[in-house]
Amino acid sequence: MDDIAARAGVGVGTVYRHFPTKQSLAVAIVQQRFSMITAFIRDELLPDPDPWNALERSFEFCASTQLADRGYADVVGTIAGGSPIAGGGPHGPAMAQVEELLDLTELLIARAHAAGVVRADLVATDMPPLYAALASIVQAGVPDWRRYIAIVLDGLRPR
Amino acid sequence: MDDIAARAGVGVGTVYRHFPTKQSLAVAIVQQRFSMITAFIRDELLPDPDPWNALERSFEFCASTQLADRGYADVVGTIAGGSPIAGGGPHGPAMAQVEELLDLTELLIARAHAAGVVRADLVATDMPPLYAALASIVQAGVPDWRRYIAIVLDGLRPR
DNA sequence: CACGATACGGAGGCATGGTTCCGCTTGTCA
DNA sequence: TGACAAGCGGAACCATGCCTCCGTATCGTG
Repeated sequence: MDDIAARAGVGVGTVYRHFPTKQSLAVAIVQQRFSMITAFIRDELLPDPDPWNALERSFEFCASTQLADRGYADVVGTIAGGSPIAGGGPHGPAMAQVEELLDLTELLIARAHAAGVVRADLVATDMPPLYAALASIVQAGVPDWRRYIAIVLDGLRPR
Repeated sequence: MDDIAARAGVGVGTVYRHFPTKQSLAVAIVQQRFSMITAFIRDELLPDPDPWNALERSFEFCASTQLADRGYADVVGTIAGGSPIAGGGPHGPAMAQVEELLDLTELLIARAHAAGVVRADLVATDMPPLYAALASIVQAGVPDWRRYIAIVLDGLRPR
C-alpha cells in the first residue's frame, strides 16, 4: 500500500480514505477490469461479422489483458472455478457482473454455432477455463503465446 | 514453517536443522516432484505402446499432480516460461533436471510424430506451456478438467 | 553411573506490510 | 485577517511469519 500511495503521489492515509482496506481497492480494480471486458465483448466482438474471428479476438484480448495485469489470470480462474465470489466473497466482483459476462459469452458461442464454425459440444461455460488457461501461459512468460491460442482454437473447430 | 513443524510433530528448530531455510525446503520438494515426473515418463509413458495414449496420460498425470500439489502449476509455468531457474535461481530445480525432463518429452513427441498422430509442427517445447495451462485449470477448481484435456488434445491432432 | 556429544523444542528477535491516528496544510467564509 | 472545516501525509502500531539461540532431553561410551 505504501508503494501504491507513492506511485500515486499521495500518502497512505489518502489511499485509505478512498479505499478503507487493501481488499476493497482490489475489488474496485477487478470491477473496473470486468467493465472493460464486458464492454469489449459487447462493442467489439459481437459486432464483428465473422463469429470465428470474434472468438479468436477474444483470446487475443484475454492475453493482452494478462500482459497488462498480473492478477487477471487469478480472477478469470476464479470465475472458471465457478466459486461463489459474490459481493461478500474474498476478491469478489459482484456476481451480477459475472452473470453479465457469461451472458455475453453465450451470445458469442451461439453465433459461432449458428455459423457452424465450432465443435457441436462447445458451451459458453467452456470459455472461462480456456481463458484462464491461456492467461496462465502468458503469465508464465511464454513469448509466443499466440501459438497456443492457435492450438486451443484448433481444438474448438468442428470435428 | 511453524505449521509444517507442527504437522511433522517436531519443533521448528528441527525443521531448520534439516532445511536451513524455507526456500531450501521448497527446492527439495520441487526436486522430489521432478524426480516423480521424470520417473513417470520414463517408466510408464515411454513403454506405452500407443504414443497417442502416452500423450493423453501425460496430461492426466499433470492434472492429478496439480490436484495433490498446489505449487505444481507455478513450477511447470516457470519451466514453460523458459526462465533461468538453475541451481542459484529462486525456486530452482537444478537446470539438469529440467533438461532431463525436456529430453524425455522430446522422445514422447518424436514417437507421436513417427506414428503420425500429432500435427506436424508440434515440438517438445510446446508441452510445458500446455501442461502449465492445464494445471491452471485444475488449480482453478474446474471440476471436469478432463474435458479441457480433450479439447487441447484435439488441438494437437494432425490437421 | 558419569560424562560428553548430538539432537530437540519452542520462546523470542527481527523484518515486512496492512492499518490507524494525529498534527499540519489548504481552502472557505465572515 | 481570523476562525473553522476538510483533506492530507506519514510516523507509529500491530499482526504475521521467517529464523536464531539456548536450555533440555536422549544416546553412546568409559
